[in-house]
Amino acid sequence: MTTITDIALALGITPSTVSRALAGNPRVKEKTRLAVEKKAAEMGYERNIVASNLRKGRSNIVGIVVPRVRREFFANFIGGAEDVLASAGYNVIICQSQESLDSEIKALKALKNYRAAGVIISHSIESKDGNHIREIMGDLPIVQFDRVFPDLPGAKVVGANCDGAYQATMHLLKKGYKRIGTIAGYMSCMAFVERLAGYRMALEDAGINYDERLVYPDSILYETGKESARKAIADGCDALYCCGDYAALGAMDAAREAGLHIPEEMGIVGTANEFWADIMTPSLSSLGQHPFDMGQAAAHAFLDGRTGTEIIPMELHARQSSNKH
Amino acid sequence: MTTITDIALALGITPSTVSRALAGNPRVKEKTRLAVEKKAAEMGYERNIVASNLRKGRSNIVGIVVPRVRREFFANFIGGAEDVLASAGYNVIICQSQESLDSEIKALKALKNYRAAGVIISHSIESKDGNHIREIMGDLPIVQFDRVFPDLPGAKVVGANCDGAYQATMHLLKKGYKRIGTIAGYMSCMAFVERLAGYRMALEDAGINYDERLVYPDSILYETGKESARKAIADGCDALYCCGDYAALGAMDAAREAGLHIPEEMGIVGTANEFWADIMTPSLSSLGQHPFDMGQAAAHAFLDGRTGTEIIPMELHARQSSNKH
DNA sequence: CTGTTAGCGCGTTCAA
DNA sequence: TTGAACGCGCTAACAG
Repeated sequence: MTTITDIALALGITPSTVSRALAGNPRVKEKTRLAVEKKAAEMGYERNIVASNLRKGRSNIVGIVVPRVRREFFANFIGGAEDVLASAGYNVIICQSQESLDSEIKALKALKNYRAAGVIISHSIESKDGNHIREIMGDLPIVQFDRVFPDLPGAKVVGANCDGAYQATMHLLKKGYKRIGTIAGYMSCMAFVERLAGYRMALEDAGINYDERLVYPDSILYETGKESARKAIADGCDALYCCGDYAALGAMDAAREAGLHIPEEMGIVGTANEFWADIMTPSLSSLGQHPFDMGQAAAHAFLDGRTGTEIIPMELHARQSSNKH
Repeated sequence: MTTITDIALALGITPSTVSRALAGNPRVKEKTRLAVEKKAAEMGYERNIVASNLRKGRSNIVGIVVPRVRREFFANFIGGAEDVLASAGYNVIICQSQESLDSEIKALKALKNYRAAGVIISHSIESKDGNHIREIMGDLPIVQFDRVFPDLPGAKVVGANCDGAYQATMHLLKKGYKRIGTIAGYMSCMAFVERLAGYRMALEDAGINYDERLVYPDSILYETGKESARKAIADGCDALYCCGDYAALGAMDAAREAGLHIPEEMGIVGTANEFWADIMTPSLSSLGQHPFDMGQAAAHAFLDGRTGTEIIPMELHARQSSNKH
């Protein structure tokens, strides 16, 4: 591994000059700079980032903390963010919180310890507020997305959850479903709270009383979605707006097991528009987010030091599971 | 940020002793160690990993380089590897090559530059051999998985590709399909080469001539799978073993567009057993790998400094798409 | 058992 | 425009 000292020695100058030349410092003579660059290339020099980071007290690492990488949504988000950040010269560390507060804290501490330049995060379900994030990261830039704590300052990128859920519920209403429940998420996450709000708003706009008993919360997985759907069926629901596609899948299976025909006797709309929503039978109507765009937006928010909230539209993909005649 | 010097000052000892105490060096008096630990906790000390890494010339970072995070297989692999590595005190950096050699090289260089302790990699399709990996990583431990270069020394974790493809093809034969083609992958990847070998072996064991014209390579995506399947249909195939589930999905759509009934007129088996294989209609028969186990195995291989090749079994999930009567 | 000394490689003063 | 000197925070070798 060649160092700036090696280059300096080979050129009969000092490491300081080499450092400056390589940093593009304008106070170094054109000629020396070229000589240094040439020599560096020749010797296969690459800056020791660890040393550089130590000296500067910061790094070009950006941490992305998500509940899990394997969710379509997060994976695509990461794809979008990585593109933008990589071309801006940042290295991305991806951390999974596995929906656990402990893991989230551990990941943040590791990032802080690596002197990350900032963090892009969608918090775990166990996280009740953003205090731990702020405490650990200090005044480093924090970009929140999807699941955000409104009181935590900094940039935010969110889907139009309320509007989307409104669309989805209104769609079910227009299709003629009468008793529409919702398989909801965790009320500790803004995103889910807003989806519930959109659901409620649609009902009320249609002159239907919002009935809390038809809200089945804490269900974002297949299993919990299925269980909640069983209750909803017992409660006489003929349609369900689900806050996630996995929960929606559980709901479909619950309906089938109860002998209900989809979409005639049970209409279902999910959220996330996972890849498989389109290929299953009956295909699953779902509220699509734009995770890739969100990733890009979050990266730009970080790079530009923006602090506002950016709202990315969501759109309904109406398919068979809600296509009542 | 408190440093070991702060602690030393507060305790009237030297930084070296603090460093040793914190490192659990047995040559430090029990009493001092306890005092140091207490003070450190009191002052909220956390070791500056960057400085530590610089000094030691290595870090506790392990890089995982995969084509893309969003593939079920890789996401699950990462999950398995991360579990094991995290509890061994390593931090994981996940890098995506996006199937591009350039990105792969960039990622490896970044890892090397961060003085990673090692790398766990499944190479991109563009990579023709492992020379760049070895050159960049020097003598750092390299664990290859799934797509491996046999000539590159170091540990390897692979699925039983040949055996699996054999099972899959034999299954199609037993179901009574007559003209079985294969939507194959890239011959630059061992994994795909072996699947092709297994396919061939099954045919020959059944007394059927292996016909190169029924091998449609370079098709692992939906689009390429579909296109290849169109050719296969034109060539009179009545079944296809596909090296990937996305390609298999493309093949199913090609068959439907050609008016062929699945599984009666066209049998299809995919590979990877993606989540959605089970829920689509007709459900997709698929060769399951055990990505989570593979991740754990790869992590252990790294931790134990093992160098052999570990083979993880694959198993056929026979479903509707190949269920001819 | 602990202190002293000496860097890891780089970037940033301050001088010249 | 360049050099000299220093230190980021930590660890390791060598003494004692």
